[in-house]
Amino acid sequence: MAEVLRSIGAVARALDGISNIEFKALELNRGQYLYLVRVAETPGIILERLAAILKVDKTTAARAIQKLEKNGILERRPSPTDKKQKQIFLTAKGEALYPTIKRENIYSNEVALQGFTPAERDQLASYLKRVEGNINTDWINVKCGHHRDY
Amino acid sequence: MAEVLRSIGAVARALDGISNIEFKALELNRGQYLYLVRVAETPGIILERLAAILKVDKTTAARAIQKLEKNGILERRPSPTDKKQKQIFLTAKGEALYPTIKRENIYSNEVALQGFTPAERDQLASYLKRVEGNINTDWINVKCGHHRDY
DNA sequence: TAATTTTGGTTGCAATTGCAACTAAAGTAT
DNA sequence: ATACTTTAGTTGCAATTGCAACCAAAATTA
Repeated sequence: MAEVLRSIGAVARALDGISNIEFKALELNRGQYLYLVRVAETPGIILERLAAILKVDKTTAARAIQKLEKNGILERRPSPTDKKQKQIFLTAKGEALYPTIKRENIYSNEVALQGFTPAERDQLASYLKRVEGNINTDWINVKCGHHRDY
Repeated sequence: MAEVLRSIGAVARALDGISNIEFKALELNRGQYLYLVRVAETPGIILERLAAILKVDKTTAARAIQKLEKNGILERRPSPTDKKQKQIFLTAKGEALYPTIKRENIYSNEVALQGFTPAERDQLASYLKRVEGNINTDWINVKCGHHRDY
């Protein structure tokens, strides 16, 4: 019976650990790069959406964003259509950081896929997308206090 | 160009989040299930090895183990051959927890692989093992202060 | 429209996490 | 044998992380 949880966990921790160490040179603390990249790619995104995409608790995302705002890397503006929402954008300082982070991510991705043919790369990416979709419902449910039976 | 980092990160965080919530019923704190399972499967394992397998910082593993020991879930005994080493074992209490954790892991794995044929499952598992191997050297190097160029 | 639920966001804790910096034992040279 | 390096483990910070418990605005329902 194929086991995928452990490899996924180990690889994720390894890559995250590497990124965190490398981005200290950019004065980014642990985890902050995650948010920066997503905001760069979807300017105006709101907190809850960001947390849902990244699969982190919304309070975790909230504090990361607060910190990044305090450090002048991004800014929040009230949404014109919904007074509840705060849209998140990169500042010039944040934009300046983005290319380096992106380059590192691409490099790590390349390291991860060493020895994979283009076809294999595509297939793995496609598999992982499916897994992501599969796990999503359970994540939301458990987060909302629902109980899984097993 | 195929991107795998993000899916791996998101899936890992989701599954870890689910496990952490579910194992609170067993009075296990965040992350502790990881160590418990590995010790169950490799009794006598030492701290550094555990950290290397899980891809966590050794000080992180150290404190998790300390906590689990204090809670009577595992115990450490000095290695008979090397006075530096402390071998880690599960107590009866720890052994009692293991089956539930294992069952949850298998269930989550099943959810993750919903809609995958047996052949696809094997292939994904095999791909992930390769990725794990690929990333390992970089993780060790960066952890030891080495600099990656990109 | 008034009451209820859902959406989006925030603090208060209590815990993990991990980089430095350190000890001691073991291994490897010179 | 003595000095040096690696292995294994530990504490001291300073930060993230996330479950509760909360508030306010929007959407839904009665």
